[in-house]
Amino acid sequence: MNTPNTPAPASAPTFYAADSYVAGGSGVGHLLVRVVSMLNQELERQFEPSGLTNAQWKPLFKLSTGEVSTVAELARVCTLDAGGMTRMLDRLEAKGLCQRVRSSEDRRVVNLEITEAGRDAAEVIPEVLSRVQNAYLAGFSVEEWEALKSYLRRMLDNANDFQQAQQTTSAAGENNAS
Amino acid sequence: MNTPNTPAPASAPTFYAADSYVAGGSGVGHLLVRVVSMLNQELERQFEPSGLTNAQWKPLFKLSTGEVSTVAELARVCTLDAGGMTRMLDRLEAKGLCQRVRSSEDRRVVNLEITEAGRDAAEVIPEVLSRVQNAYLAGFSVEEWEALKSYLRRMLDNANDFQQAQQTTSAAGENNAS
DNA sequence: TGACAGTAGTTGCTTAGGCAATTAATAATA
DNA sequence: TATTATTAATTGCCTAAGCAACTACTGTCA
Repeated sequence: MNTPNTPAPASAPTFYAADSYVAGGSGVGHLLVRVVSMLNQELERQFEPSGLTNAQWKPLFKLSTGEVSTVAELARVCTLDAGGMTRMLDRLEAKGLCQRVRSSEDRRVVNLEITEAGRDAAEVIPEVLSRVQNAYLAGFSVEEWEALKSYLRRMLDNANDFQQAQQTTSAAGENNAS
Repeated sequence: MNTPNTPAPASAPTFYAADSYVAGGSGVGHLLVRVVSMLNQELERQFEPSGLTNAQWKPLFKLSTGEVSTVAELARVCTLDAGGMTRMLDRLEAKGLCQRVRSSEDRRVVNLEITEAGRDAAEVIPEVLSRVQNAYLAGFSVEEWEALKSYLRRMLDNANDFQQAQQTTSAAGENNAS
């Protein structure tokens, strides 16, 4: 029954069970989603004076640090679809925050440049991110902060492992079916 | 400098600072967003065989338990815009998972009824939610699970407090300006 | 060199959600 | 009762993200 190539799961906890699932949403997933939802709402409010939406500050920030300069790179670091990034840049460019310059060396690539207005808008980003995160951690000790981060990192690791396991089992299923 | 009516903050931690803000995204916010993003992707995959999207299982689940029966109620429990819910129900109805029945008592309200197909599709929801959450908690002890949840609840409390504080200070600012 | 594969970016189609305006029906009030 | 306010649901307009198709360009290899 176990897939041979995947290591035995570290443990198979049963924190939640289907038959006794409580609809109210006290589960970890629901809590996580609610926190992130509040966080997004708060960032939306905080960036509103700068004329930025919650979806726009990240690409603009990445442009402002100079760590990326092309559409593909920006899409990658923002874990966003290239097509979506094209349209995002349409909106940023329409607001005068950045501009496209077709590369002369490789005429496929478009070099992205942040404008002065873009730099001004981007300036507040680290302040807002710090302020909001600190506020959300009010009352936390350094140890609790570290514990929380380690829990989240472990969940990320579990997420990757689970994803991997699902792929191999589904591939095996396809092989069996053929 | 302190707003008089708001209680003194439990603490003013400085886990993050604007001038030393690291773009890589090791902050709690970024971790939270990544976990929720993975969670949403995984749920999308898990519900795909049932023909449900990540946005659709929640309303359908709420309909299946019978705890809501109108568009407004459903929008409220899903914390979704009523207009958005209308269109969501268009899609669910198009898939034959639910149907609208105009109420005879109050001809403004539309009573929502889940269909047989909807009930079949909804059946797997608690299983999927339990399975994925358990997988993401692999290796967690009960104490760690409880600690994580309490951290998240504290962040939610902080989020509400911060939101409240922002509102009162912005209202005070408007009063000063007038 | 010329066919072909791969890459960068864009566009169309879809689902999705927020906000504002609109319509229809009910409730409240003068 | 007639007017007004409120409520339920819908629709239009916007931002947003994923997927697939497409164009233009570059690199590879026979």
